Amino acid sequence: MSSSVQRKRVRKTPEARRAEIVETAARVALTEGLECVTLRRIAEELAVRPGLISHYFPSAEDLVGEAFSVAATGELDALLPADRPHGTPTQWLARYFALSAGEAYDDISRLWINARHLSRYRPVLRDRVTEQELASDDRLEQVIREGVARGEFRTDDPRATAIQILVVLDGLGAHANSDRTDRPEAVTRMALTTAERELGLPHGALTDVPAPPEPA
Amino acid sequence: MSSSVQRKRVRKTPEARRAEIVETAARVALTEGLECVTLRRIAEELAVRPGLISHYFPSAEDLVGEAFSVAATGELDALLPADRPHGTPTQWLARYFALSAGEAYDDISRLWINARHLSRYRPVLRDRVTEQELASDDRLEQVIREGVARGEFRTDDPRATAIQILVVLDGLGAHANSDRTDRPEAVTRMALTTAERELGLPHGALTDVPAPPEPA
DNA sequence: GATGCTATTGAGTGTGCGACCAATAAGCAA
DNA sequence: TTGCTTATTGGTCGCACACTCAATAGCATC
Repeated sequence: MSSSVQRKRVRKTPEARRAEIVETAARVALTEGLECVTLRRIAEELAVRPGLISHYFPSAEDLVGEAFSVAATGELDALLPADRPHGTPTQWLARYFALSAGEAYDDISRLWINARHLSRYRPVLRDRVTEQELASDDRLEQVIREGVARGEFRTDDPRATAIQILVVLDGLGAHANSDRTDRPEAVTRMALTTAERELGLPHGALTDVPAPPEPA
Repeated sequence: MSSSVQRKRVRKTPEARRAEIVETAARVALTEGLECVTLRRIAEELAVRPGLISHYFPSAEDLVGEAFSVAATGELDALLPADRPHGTPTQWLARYFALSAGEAYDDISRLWINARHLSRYRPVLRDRVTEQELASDDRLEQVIREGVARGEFRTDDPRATAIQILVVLDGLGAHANSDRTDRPEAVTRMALTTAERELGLPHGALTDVPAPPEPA
């Protein structure tokens, strides 16, 4: 009879409930920011009471950390999957940079800025950030190693090269919340330029390349 | 007789009061973060009532924006003064990178991360961030132009070069809240390497240089 | 259909925030 | 000294937050 208030309670298994809480928190973190991952906000999304979120995450800080990890892992997998049964390192790297230049990458940049800032105050989140940074380094390093092994790339220190590329991407992403329309070509191409230089590739080697088979 | 409560009220000129509010807010912003710039916090620092801060800044958001601007301007002037009566562009640039590698630079990096993130939600702050970014670009571009004019540097596009250097510095500074002890040499030197490359300088040209006369 | 476990609710605590406003007193000018 | 302007106070309101806990009800089991 009354308005839209939901009175019926739905009882789920702890695993299922926890999973949907984390999933929702990750989505909110990515789209609206980590400070929007609050007990009330997530509870409202799931049409449950805030106390329930507390039940699964006695400390809200843990939920925020988990939300970031899940979101960051998902985005990393989308940018550069760990499983690359087909396609060459050059193709995957080219795809990575193409995605990094797109609009969708702004959400990821924002998430990272968000997490890196918030980790100033929240130790739990700081650990997660460090963890995810290592994961990104590892992933990119691995692709570079494969490329070196195949003779596609040339570098003495694959890890240092990976980190350098990521530093440039971080630098470019730092402005995800401001206007960047009038950025010089040399700047927008910085990540590509860095990769080409550090990997001993000719100009255009990472742009004039067919896309690898899309992951399932 | 009682404890430390201060009952005597001190009346200052609006200009003086406003100045000390802004100064305090800038200090808090730099050392503890922009979210600590609250009416209550600044009032406590100055031993006045929160209402007084509201009196000078009817919208708290304006105070935060002002705090950031003042802090960022101060730090920019410390890193690379606008007035450089003595010393060469090479010397000033070398000094700039030396300071950028020091501990004290972490506070600045943190402030920028902080502001760039918060500007996602606060339009007032976003404008200030854009403003300060332009100021940094301009300052660095100017030094580069002087160096080009003197024949010390060589670049086709001083502004693009300036922005590229700043992108690298932003990328390196992004990790100001995490541990960066085991960073490869090639990474820690990235800003220098970028500058040397883009300015047509030999390796070491920006490190093996006497310091310019310190500004007053 | 009754029972027990526990996922979920409802209600409440305490904190910190910005914003608002009438009352007060500091210090200048008459 | 008196009076006036206004910088400053003190108190209040509403909101959002995390956290706690006894009471409730969904659901599997018997």
